[in-house]
Amino acid sequence: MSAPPELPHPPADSLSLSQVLFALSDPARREIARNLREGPLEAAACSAVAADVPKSTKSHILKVLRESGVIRNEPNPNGRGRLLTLRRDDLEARFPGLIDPILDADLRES
Amino acid sequence: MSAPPELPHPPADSLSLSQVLFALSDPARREIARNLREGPLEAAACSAVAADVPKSTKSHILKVLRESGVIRNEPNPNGRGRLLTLRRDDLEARFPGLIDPILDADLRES
DNA sequence: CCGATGGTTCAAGTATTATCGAACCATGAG
DNA sequence: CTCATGGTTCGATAATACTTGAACCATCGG
Repeated sequence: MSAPPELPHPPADSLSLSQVLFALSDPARREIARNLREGPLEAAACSAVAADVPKSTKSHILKVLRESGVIRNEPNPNGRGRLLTLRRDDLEARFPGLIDPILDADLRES
Repeated sequence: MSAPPELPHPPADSLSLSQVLFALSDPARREIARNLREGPLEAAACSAVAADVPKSTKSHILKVLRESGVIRNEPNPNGRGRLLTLRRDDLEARFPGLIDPILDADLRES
């Protein structure tokens, strides 16, 4: 699927609010997070975001989201490619009530 | 008190989520916002933030918060200095449920 | 084994932010 | 009027972040 099967993820109890807010301060990154609300997606599939953006760029976007703890990026157990998951529970545990208002807000942006 | 008595503020209905999240992705900026939760403060007073930071730096921090629509920065009607206000209602109207979880989160940061 | 597919990492260039001194501004006190 | 106080703006430099091509990696299909 991709390079190192296992990529590093910050533990649930050490997520940084600054990092999370920064990660979500970008529309493209928020869009990915929003795509994952209804459940995990294959990385290749979730590209609601720009088909025209180079893969290295997309990979970087995912990296920021992963390193901030917003998403999980792991090898797809059954199937090819990688599986992206919103770390909803971890975020909710550490920053209660934070994630939903953020993702909801975009839905009705003027 | 300071330069132009009236500084520009974004209208309540055009606040940008990206700008707000970005502004609040910095601990120092969040701290200021938190200081304003219980009501407006004189700029000079609210320096819970570093007394050692140069005033131009502090002014810049306030600028980011102001331009994102998080705070209002206006001449103090009765008294000297400038008055800082958290634009709670405006934020709440545009991004319901967003601001409180963010400011609450810092209170129990590990 | 081989190629195609999907994905990461590296490096380099560009762009955006942060920091802070210095100059400037406005007001209140004397 | 003048000075001290509190604050903004400007300009330069440093630090971060973004973007992208190229190289590399892993897995699946055939």
